[in-house]
Amino acid sequence: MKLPRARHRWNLSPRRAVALQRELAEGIREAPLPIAPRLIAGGDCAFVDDGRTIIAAWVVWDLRDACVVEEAHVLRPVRFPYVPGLLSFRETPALLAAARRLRVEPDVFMVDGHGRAHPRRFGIACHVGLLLDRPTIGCAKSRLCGRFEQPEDRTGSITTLSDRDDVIGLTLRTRHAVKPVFISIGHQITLSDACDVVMKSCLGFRLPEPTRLADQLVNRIKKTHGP
DNA sequence: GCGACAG
DNA sequence: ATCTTGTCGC
Repeated sequence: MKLPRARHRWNLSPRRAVALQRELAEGIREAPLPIAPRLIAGGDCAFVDDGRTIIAAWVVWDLRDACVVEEAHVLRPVRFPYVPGLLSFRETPALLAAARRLRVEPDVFMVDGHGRAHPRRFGIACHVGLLLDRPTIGCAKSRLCGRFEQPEDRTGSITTLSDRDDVIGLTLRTRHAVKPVFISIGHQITLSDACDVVMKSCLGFRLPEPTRLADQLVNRIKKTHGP
């Protein structure tokens, strides 16, 4: 994949990182997907060496043929601690490096974490999407901020995730009676399109297939590079 | 001051 | 994220 040149450095103080998020958040665009998406890239990370090395991977899933089209991964040293709200400074560098290794051009990227459903409206899905300059979705397993009502038990049920006066995302029941996932836009997509893509990517499991497979992949690689 | 807090 | 076994259910 041909990607834009890096716009900023990553080894910032938490304070600078927060300021950068506020600046970059202005560049996020919400827009309908140009075409019906077919290739969905799911990304995820895992850690080895007592947390000093991060493994990032993308698994590209073909929605039409229901099969994996390509996989790419990378190992890199960890340079930022986990701080709620600053997750992207820890995982994005590795995810971008791994994306650079993809040969196919995914229609949409799906990140394991929030996008706009973030205190400063700039979660990891926004950061990844902005730097990739590609449609990106944030699909998280738990809430970071905002309030919501539990969606009905039925598969496909949704409720809004709100913070102050903004609808920042949705909760989506991807499987009957199983905890919902939290969806928000990362970049260049609408919340509605994001929700459709996530639901269409689910094959009977709580997490969408691209993300689920990426999770399996990084954990498989992790065992290879033993603790 | 007291909780909450993606992965 | 990671540390960790068995167990209940489709």
